[in-house]
Amino acid sequence: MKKKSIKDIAQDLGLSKTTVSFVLNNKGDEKNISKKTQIKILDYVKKVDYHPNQIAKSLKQGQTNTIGYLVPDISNPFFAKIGRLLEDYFWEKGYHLLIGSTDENKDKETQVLNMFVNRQVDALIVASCFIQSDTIKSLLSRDFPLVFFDREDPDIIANYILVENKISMKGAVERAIELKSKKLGLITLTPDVYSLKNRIEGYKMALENKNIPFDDQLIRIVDNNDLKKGTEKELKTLIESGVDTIVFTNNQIAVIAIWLMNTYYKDKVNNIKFVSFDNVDLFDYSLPKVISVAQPIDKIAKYSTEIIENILSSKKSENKRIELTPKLIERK
Amino acid sequence: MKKKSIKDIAQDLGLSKTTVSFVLNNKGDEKNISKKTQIKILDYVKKVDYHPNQIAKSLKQGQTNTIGYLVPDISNPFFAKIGRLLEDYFWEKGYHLLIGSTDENKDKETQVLNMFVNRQVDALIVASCFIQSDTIKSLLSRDFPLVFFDREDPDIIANYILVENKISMKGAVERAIELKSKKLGLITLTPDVYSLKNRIEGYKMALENKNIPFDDQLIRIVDNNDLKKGTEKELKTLIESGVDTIVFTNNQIAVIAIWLMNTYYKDKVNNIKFVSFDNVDLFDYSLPKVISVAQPIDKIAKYSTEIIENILSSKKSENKRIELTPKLIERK
DNA sequence: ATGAAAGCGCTAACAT
DNA sequence: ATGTTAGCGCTTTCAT
Repeated sequence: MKKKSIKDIAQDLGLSKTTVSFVLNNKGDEKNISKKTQIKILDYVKKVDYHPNQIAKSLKQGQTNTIGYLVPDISNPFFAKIGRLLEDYFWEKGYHLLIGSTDENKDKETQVLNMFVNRQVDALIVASCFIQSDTIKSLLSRDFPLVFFDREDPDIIANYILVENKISMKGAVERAIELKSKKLGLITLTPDVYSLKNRIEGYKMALENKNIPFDDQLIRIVDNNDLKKGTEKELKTLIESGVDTIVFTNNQIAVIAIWLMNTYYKDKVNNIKFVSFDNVDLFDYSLPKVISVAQPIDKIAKYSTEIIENILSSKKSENKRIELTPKLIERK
Repeated sequence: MKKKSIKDIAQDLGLSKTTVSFVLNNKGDEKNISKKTQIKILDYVKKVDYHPNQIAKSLKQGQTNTIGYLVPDISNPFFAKIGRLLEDYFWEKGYHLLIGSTDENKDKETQVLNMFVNRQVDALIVASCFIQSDTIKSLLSRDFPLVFFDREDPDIIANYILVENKISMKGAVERAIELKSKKLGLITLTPDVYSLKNRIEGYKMALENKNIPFDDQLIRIVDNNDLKKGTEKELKTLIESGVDTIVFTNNQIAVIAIWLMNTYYKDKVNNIKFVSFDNVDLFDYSLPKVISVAQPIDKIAKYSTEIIENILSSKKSENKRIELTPKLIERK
């Protein structure tokens, strides 16, 4: 049985497309379609297992009820959990999520973004690595409904949901120092996004505040293209230089480092302390002990949804910048 | 500046829609459009930042280049990682992923499935909880491109990517017994899907094979609606009944149980052994020690992609049933 | 080398 | 209470 369209239904029933359309959209009463006709249509539609073509509807109405969710890696628990919350919130409003991962790659980001735009997503929620890109500037200049999270570019005015990167990293590192850390190294992804820069800044501020001399040799940068190998190399460097504490700017490299420690430096897991931005379940059970900065995932999702909803209903954006307070988690 | 359509471009340039469309689809040469005209169009399109409306294209071509990915919970690492691999594979082929979580809820599953169908997804990859539902039967009867993974219903013939549930659970439990387990309890989600039933079956077979008397009081079922509370209750029951080993049929409840053990039964984490289907990073670091059954995530994604591609290119499905071999992971 | 026109499936203003 | 019709933005056959 070939797929039926409204036209087919109308023909089969000897009615017009209009009538059928009205009834299928629950406007039967409002549009004075007789109960009898309504029932006839509804029954027939069920019988032939009719599925309205949402694509045609979207084209007609200029609205797809789709939100694009663009992140570096959807399988990173941080982004996966936020994605799940967004999915739930938007489901209630009749919106659905199209997802894309960028691997922090500018070309991929641009391509996915264009794909989203071409597919007429109604809004975008983006953890972008290149807020300055032409694609994003173009979106912004067209007032495209858009909220950034996790990443910021202070030169670009837009909607941002962020966390207090600098101050919370500072707090975490200071806490480590209070717990007797003397020599603290740091491993980070390439800090070309502001959140990472700020987290590093927080680390420096903590050292200064606690009168620990700063040594830029102890800041190690891992290339985004090969996290495993890069982290392995930088971890080795730091351990050989005798640090008692290693600070990580995000969960990804911290998790890799924990694995490396347990594989290659098993003897040291009790003598070294870790500090990490982001929190993952694993930290509760692993060695070295981790002091972590847990981002308020639920709030990030909630505020993103709210901003998007406001824009979508009022058709205007106010460019809010929301900075949330993470939670410091200490383990003993 | 209002959004431009092909019509606008054509008008602005004094050309026809046809010509513009040909050029934009790289058919300029093939269709004998003069180089001059081609360049004129391409330049103008770049200048006005034209974005082709993929929705209109989809409507016209009856193809959306979208794949629906439906799972119980996209933030479960197992499903998130597969999702990421699928995204990558399909990206290469020009397809994109629409995602949906069902929370093992039949109504939600039906609704999301219908939403996917209405949005004209070209194919579906589904870890369904209710393969017998009308919606799914309807899809199957229409030969809709569809592959199931992780879950099976032997009464329904379709494409399945599965793992050897029974035999690998049997192997894992037997291994535990070889490592001196004497009294083994089991905690599971409601086993209304075959994979879970088979995993439980594997547990029973192992006991029988190793001459350990079977006690159905030691099989505890957690209601899907409140995993946390349910697991807490059943864990308590088993511990009080004096088990030395607890078997879990999936990662979710095992992870919850690990947390519970470390929170409420800290004194027992070294005396109890866990066995769990699925593998998560955390198991490498947590107590109790876990013997886990790691599913070949990459293969699951790869085979799903291949089957879908075959159907999409050949327009016919053969209903393959692929059973993959998981890996037993032991920790000491 | 380029254009006119039909049509994908739907909605909705405007008839009747 | 129901029907006619135009049009959303695109592709593509068939002209010219």
